[in-house]
Formats: sequence, C-alpha cells, structure tokens
Amino acid sequence: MRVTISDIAKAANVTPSTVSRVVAGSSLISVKTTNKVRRVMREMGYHPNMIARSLVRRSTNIVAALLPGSSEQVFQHPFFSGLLQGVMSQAKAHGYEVILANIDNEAEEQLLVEHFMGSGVAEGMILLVSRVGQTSLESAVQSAFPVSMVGRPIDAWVDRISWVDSDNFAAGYNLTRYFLQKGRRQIAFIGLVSDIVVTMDRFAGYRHALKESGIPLDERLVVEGRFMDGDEHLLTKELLARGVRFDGLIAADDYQAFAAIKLLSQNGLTVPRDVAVAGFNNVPLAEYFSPSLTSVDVRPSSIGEKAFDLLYQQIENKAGKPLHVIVPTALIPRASG
Amino acid sequence: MRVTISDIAKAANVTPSTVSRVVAGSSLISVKTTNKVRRVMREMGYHPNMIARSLVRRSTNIVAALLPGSSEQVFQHPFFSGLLQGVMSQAKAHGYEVILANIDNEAEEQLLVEHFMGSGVAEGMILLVSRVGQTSLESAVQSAFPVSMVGRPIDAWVDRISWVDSDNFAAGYNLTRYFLQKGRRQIAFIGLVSDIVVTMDRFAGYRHALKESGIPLDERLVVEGRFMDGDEHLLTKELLARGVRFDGLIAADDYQAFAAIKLLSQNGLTVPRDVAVAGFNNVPLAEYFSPSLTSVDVRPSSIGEKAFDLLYQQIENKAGKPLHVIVPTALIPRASG
DNA sequence: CTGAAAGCGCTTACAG
DNA sequence: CTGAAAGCGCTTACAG
Repeated sequence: MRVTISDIAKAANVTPSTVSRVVAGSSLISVKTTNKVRRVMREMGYHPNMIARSLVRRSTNIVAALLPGSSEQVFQHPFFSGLLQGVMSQAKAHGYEVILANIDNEAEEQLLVEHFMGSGVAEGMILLVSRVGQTSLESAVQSAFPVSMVGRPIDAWVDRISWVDSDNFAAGYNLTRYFLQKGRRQIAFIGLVSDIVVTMDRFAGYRHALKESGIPLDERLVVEGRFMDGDEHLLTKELLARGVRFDGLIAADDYQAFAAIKLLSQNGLTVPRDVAVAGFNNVPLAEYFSPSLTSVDVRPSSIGEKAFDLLYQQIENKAGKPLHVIVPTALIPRASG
Repeated sequence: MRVTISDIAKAANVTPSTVSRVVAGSSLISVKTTNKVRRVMREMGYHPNMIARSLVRRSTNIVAALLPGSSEQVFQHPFFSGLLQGVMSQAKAHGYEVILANIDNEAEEQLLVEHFMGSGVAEGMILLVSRVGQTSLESAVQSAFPVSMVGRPIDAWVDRISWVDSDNFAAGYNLTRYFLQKGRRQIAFIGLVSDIVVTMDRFAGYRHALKESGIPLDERLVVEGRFMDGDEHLLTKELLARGVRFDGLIAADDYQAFAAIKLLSQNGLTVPRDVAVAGFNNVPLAEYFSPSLTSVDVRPSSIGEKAFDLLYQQIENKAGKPLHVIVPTALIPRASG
C-alpha cells in the first residue's frame, strides 16, 4: 500500500494538516516540526498523491497536445517533432506535464476536444494543427477553456483564439525574390492546398513577389495537391506533364522538393543548372540531400514554445484576451538553387 | 462552474449514486430512470470528472513514456517518432492516455522515474531508452511498479523487467553476409558505442558473419563513437584517416551512413562502386538519398506497440513475470550497396 | 504554530 | 431498483 499523508501524520505525531503544510513548504510550521515530519516522510518514502491534490486544487498541471493525423508521415515529420520539443521544454520549465494525443479523423477531433475539456485532466490544450474552420473549437472558445493553436486560423477565428504562426507570406515572398534575383523567371509552385492556410500564405508571398517584378502568374506552373507518404513526386509529375518550361520550382514542403529533384533528374534535368529548387521547413535531410536543398527554416521548436506560452497565459489569466505571435523565418540557401 | 454529479442528481430527482450508476452503464438501474438521467446529463452538459474518478478507482488510465535526451537529433530521429506512434496507437486502443516526458540527463531520469512512480498519475511507464545499467529502475522493479522498456537491458536486468528489442544481432549478421555475398571483403563498421546495447549487438552480428566467412576482424576498420547532430561525418573521417583500404561500410545508424557517403564522395570515392554503404533504421530519407541507402528496417512502430502491450499486461496482472519480445528486422537493399 | 472539520467529485459496499 | 453513508488522499479556511 502506498503511504499517505495520514500515515505520516500518525508516525510523526501530528495531524494531516500539519503534514500537508510541511509538504507545501509553509513557513507557519516550526522548524522542529518541519524537520521531524520531513524525516518521517523520507523514512517512509512518502510521495504526495497528485490526483488527490488535483481534485482539491482543481488544477492538474497537465496540458494536452493534439497532433493532427495518425499517418506515419505526419507523425514523423520533423516539423511536428520540433513543435513537440518546444511545447515540452516550456511545459517542463513551468512544471507542467504534457499528454500527447493524435487525431485520427475529424469526428475524433470533436470527441477529443470535448474529452479534454470535460474530463478535468488537462487544464488546457494545444492544437498542433494548421487546418481550420474547426467547429470543434466552438465549445472550447465559448466556455473559455484555455486553448492555443499552431497556425493562423481563418479570419472569423483570428481574434477569438490564441495562435502562433510563421510569417509564411514573408517566407514565400523572400524565397521567390531570391530566385528572381538569381535570374529565374519561370518559377513553379507545387503543393498548394486550399484548406491548409500555411500553403496558401506561402503561395500568396510567391505571387506577390512575381507581381512586384512584373512577371505574370502562369497558372500552369502552379500544382495543387496534398501529397505525402511517398506520393510527393506526383506533384512534379503533373507539372512536367503540363509541358510548360520552368527554371525554378518552389515546393510547399521539403519532402515535395526532394521528390521533385529526384524526378527532374530522372527526366534529364539538372538541379540547379536547369531548375533551381527550394522547399520549406528545413528538415535535417535538406543538408544531407544531394544537391543540398535551399529551404526556409521556420523554427518549429520556437513555435512550440510560444504555443505553450500562450496557453500558459490563458491558464493563469482566464480573462485575458487571445494573443497572436508571429515567429520569423530564415532562408537557408544551399546548393539546389 | 462545472456541472457535477450531484447537480445532475438534483435536477433528475435521484441521488448521486444513481447518476453514477447511469454513467457507468449499470444494468441495475431502470430504463426509465436511466433515460431521465441521460437526458438531464445531456441538457446540462455533464462530463464526469476523471480526477475524482481516478482518486476512488485508484486508476488513471494514463501511462508515461520517457524519451531519452532532449537533443533535437534524438527527439527528431524517426526511430523515436515510430516508437511513439506505436505506443500511442496501442494506448488509444486500450483507452489509455500517454504523458510524454523527456529526460535531459541521468540525474533527471532518477527524479522522473520517482515522480511517475510516486505521484499516482501514471499507472506505469515505458522507457524509450536503450542505454542501460539504470539504477533508476531499481526502485520501480522492487515496488512492482509497471515498467516496460525498449532495448534489451544488460544481463543482470534481463529477467527482472519487461522489454522489447529488435533482433540486432541477426540484423548485423544479415547485413554483413549480404555485403560478403556481393564480394565485399574489407568491411568497416562505424558508430559502435560500448554502452549502447543496440550498437554492440549489431556489431556482434557483424563480427560473427566475418568469422563465419573466415575473414579476420581488422580493428582498424572499426570506429567507435556516439556522434550526432551533424557530427556523424567524424566517424568516417577517422576511418579514412587510418589509411586502411575498405570496400564496404556498415554504420550503426542511417544518418552516419549518409554522412559517410557524402564524405567518401568528397574524397573521390564512389558509392557503391568503390565502397558499399549501409545503415540501420531505414529512415524515410534512406529512400530519397542519392544513392538510395541500403538499410535495415527495425519496425519501430511495432516495437512501440509491443512496449505498450507489455506494460499493459503488467498493469492488468501485477503478479505476472516480466516478458520479452523480439521484433524481427528486414534488410532493405537499395542502390548504395 | 497546530488541529478539527469540511469539502473536492466521484464510487461502491451495504441496506432495503 | 434506489438511497444513505463512507471513503479515496489531499487542502484550507476557521479556531485557538
């Protein structure tokens, strides 16, 4: 049997109240009593039961982190690992535990959100999700349950919830400008997905840079589609199938860029000589790949840290207004373009 | 204020006991009462407080997963992502939540283990750690706190604790045989670390295969060292510095193999023509790399699933003996050798 | 400085 | 089939 506070109280000839105060480090208790109780606790191997404490304090020091999708690819994507790492380091710094949950589908998302709001286990939740329009958040927002999310939500939600995002517009703009300055003129953009805000923002930056340079947007150079798990090359395949010449290629994600480089070389095109290629996320592989990949570091662990910080602020101050943080990005030029 | 079981009881004109039974789905309660209570619960938006429930049931349906190291590299290594994915899918299947914790250093490991054993939050813990000799487990094993770990522990612990491991000896053996059959004779092994059992086992398989073929082990072809975070190339650098010819190279981890290929080519050696190269873990990049990397799939998500299963068995049956599971590996031949 | 008492929100023998 | 009561292991006003 576990040793409880009243076991200690008996052994130390005090009441549970006193033991509790010693555990809490109260300065009310005399040094003598404190020492005696401490000794008994040590001897008997006492550990406070956090569940009981949580029940009375109404706080668990636990937050939930919800990861979208259970697909291997999503789970293993370095962006999410980075996010998680940031969340966990800040959680640890503030004495919080992190419950990790993955969302298999939209129906489950609703259930999970309600579960975490209702069960009293988590004091708040972080949605590691960029996809939006999530009705699942409606109840959370209305009941002022602390929530923060990664990725800017759609406009209607933008001020109702705390979020962190990269400056994806600037990142897309800068990357495109970089290619333009290197003399590229027919720059393709692949991996646009209309309900993934991140890709839309990057694309908007790309479009703006072209416009600024007086280059008309050629829609045949834009390939939409959410491909992963080894199907990323289909984007480039489609692009090639359109038969339009291009000398630059920007992919919404590094893995799509890797697949592009591979497919281009299979089609007799040399990177960067014939086509400059770049991606987003600066995954570890970007450095190892041959040619090494020009990419944009979005600092996922910083994003994760901020996501926790925003959540923490809401937990501390329930009345506070939702806040937004933009984490800057950094262009990492490498051999691919 | 949250709605509690007694709020529901009042509104439905029954006692808390009855509501509790309805929540639990007890068949004792009349259909009429059940329906009435259910309706009230729905109307008032009742969610059971899991903390209170856990306190009385003495079970939280939460397990802890402890991840070694906080370094980016470890956290982002696909092997650990795979492990985590497996753990989480089985946890979900059994109605468990997973608290993720990372261990920054050995001192913290001890604290974390004690925390999770003592606080009553987690019903058991999974150590996603191969490193061993861990005195931190002594107390867990003695108090019969459910634990499972990934990676075979040292001999003294092998029957005291449940664990899952790959058949690393066989994997090392098979990979070496594969190179031998392709006519390679001077096969180097890099990334051996004496206190990482995984690498020792892979190395033992390598040595055994050589011996079986009557090829003496040349110690100058074995490079020890735990390198990560971009320093992996130092292993190959050391190997080259020794000035001994080799036509095969086996790295304890794929990332070390990538770094090797890169460094070899910088030194004018072509893979696989001059040197066949292979690694372990079959990370997603292995397929994308140029040349694609021969590797060993260790099925990390299966390992994670088993690790949860073993833990679950102990939670269900505290008296049960520790169990061991070996997950088979698969050699994935690719262009590098 | 310390104690007695109430209470956090549940569950579950025990009665009827 | 339902209720009254005790209890899970803590914390914290209230008293002294």
